[in-house]
Amino acid sequence: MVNDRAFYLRDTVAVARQLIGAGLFVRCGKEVLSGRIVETEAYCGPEDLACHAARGRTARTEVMFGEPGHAYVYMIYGMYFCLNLVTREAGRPEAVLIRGVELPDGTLLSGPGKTCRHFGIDKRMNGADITGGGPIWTEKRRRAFPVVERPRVGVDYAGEWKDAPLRFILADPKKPELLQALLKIGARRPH
DNA sequence: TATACGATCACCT
DNA sequence: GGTGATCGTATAC
Repeated sequence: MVNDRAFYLRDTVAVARQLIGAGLFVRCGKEVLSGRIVETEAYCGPEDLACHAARGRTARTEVMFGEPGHAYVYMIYGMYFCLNLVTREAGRPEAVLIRGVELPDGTLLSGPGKTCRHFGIDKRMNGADITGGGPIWTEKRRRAFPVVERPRVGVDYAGEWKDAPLRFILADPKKPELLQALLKIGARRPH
């Protein structure tokens, strides 16, 4: 069942958690590529110093300020794209970053750049409707899985928000190696 | 107009 | 552990 706009019109952390284990579908040319979402991060509006919207409403972040259920795609480091799913009501800029996907053959796409590269997601899909009929959609998971929380990756500049546990990772007891692989990214030295 | 840098990744030692 | 690739965006001038 396709996640509709009401699904995205909710608390961003709840959406980020419920997308763990959900299906991701992307129309890539004539074929439809799919996978299972295994890692997400929540970005929670202007107050969240790690969220792009914390620096105001700009041409880049415009989609995040719009209706929920749309794709916010931006380029990072000059060579990668990141896919985000916009949540909350218009005027409230929040989104969920898709950081990791497990493909049907078991291949793990570990990281947002690799995920977009595999699915052929680029800036042309920025603003696309993701509630069905468009190039991207998600389908509800059939059951809940244990989820591990961690601080988000690559947001050390975000002051008190850098340690917020807004990164969510699938902890499928049948696939412990998957969690292990994802935890290597952004691992911090104990102090 | 100029400059610094990022919600990354691959490859090096 | 570290660094280079590569460019759109934000910010400073």
